[in-house]
Amino acid sequence: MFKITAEDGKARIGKLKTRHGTIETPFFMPVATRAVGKYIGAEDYKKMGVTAIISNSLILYFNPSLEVIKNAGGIHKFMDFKGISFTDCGGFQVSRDSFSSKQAKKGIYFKNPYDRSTHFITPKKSMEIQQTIASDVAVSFDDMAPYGSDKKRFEKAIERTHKWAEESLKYHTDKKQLLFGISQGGFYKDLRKKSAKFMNNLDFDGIAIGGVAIGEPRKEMYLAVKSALPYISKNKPRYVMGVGSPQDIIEMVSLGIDCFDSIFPARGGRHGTMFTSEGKLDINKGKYKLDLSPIDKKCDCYTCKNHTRSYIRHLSKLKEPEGMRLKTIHNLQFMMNLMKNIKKAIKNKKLNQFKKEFYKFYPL
RNA sequence: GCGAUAAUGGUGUAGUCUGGCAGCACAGGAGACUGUGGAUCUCCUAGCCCGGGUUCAAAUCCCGGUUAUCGCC
Repeated sequence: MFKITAEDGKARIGKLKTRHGTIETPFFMPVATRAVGKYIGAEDYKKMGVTAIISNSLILYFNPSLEVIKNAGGIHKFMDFKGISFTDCGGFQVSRDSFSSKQAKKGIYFKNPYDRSTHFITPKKSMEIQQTIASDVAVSFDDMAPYGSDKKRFEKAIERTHKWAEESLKYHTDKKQLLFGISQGGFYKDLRKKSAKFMNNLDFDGIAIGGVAIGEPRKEMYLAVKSALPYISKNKPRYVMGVGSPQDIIEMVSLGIDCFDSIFPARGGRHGTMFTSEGKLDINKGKYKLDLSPIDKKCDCYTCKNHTRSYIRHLSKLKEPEGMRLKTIHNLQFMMNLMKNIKKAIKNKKLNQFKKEFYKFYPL
């Protein structure tokens, strides 16, 4: 199911096998919350070499509903995506006001923002949803305390998350679907250790570290990940949820993380922040008004091969959907290329050198 | 030539009647965005046509000028 094939320090190359094929780790998944990326479709993923994406099972359950996805024959057929599909359980949505969630002992009440109906989501329900959507990798239903909560709240969150993890396992009957367990623990060393240890002892196919990248300073995020990692078996895939930025990904790969997902490159792109081989660039700036060069000379994405900075800036200033699309394509392609380069560096045992070069343009 | 109306950051405008820290949008600059709230957020730069007068205080009231638009000889 997961096999390590190369190592460089703590970083590793692995192979994760799912029912829709095998993916080499470490990898980055673009987010396709509603079975589509914003401005990006399955065909774009194919062209960019995106072989894994993540959707949000709770949101798909709300809209369009399980009936629709089941009728289509699962999420792959529904959106015509041939790669590997993860689903998020929706636990993260407690942090979003529009779902006005309420905690209960056995689960979480969520309001469906599309029709205002209220739904009680339990681990059992979440497994039912994710198995019906038929993603290749599901995650256990978790309780995530928001950033700034006191330690008591974080303690309560891991208690609930752990109990719900056991229940998620119990109700996860589709053995062809992998199930990752989400650990929590906020920004406390002892809680992260406790949660990672607990989750690692259960029969999950991989371990996720959740509850990071929620507004905390970078130092705290790294502390949380570093505190959990020693207690996750080496032979299990490790997934940091919600990360992220090129810097964070490189840092965490070198700590031994294998999977990532984040809206960061896509949202940043929509807002005009372009990742290039020479650092970040804000395409909305006036200095690019007459610039006929591509976003990044070294980039081979559709946007860079066909359009100038001047034109992208023009579309960006107009907030045209086409501009949103071209910017998103560029940044996602950048992430794909970044992962490719990271893997190459690990295989050649040159990750440290690669990091050094990279940080020249992307300071931590 | 006479009359009416107008003039506020780079652009478009609010405020003028009833004097009291000149506001907003876009543009420009610096940041932010991390298990997706589809026109995001924060901060910065930049202005009362000119000259007098009244007043504790003038973008605002008064006088003169300049420019623009409209109307009339």
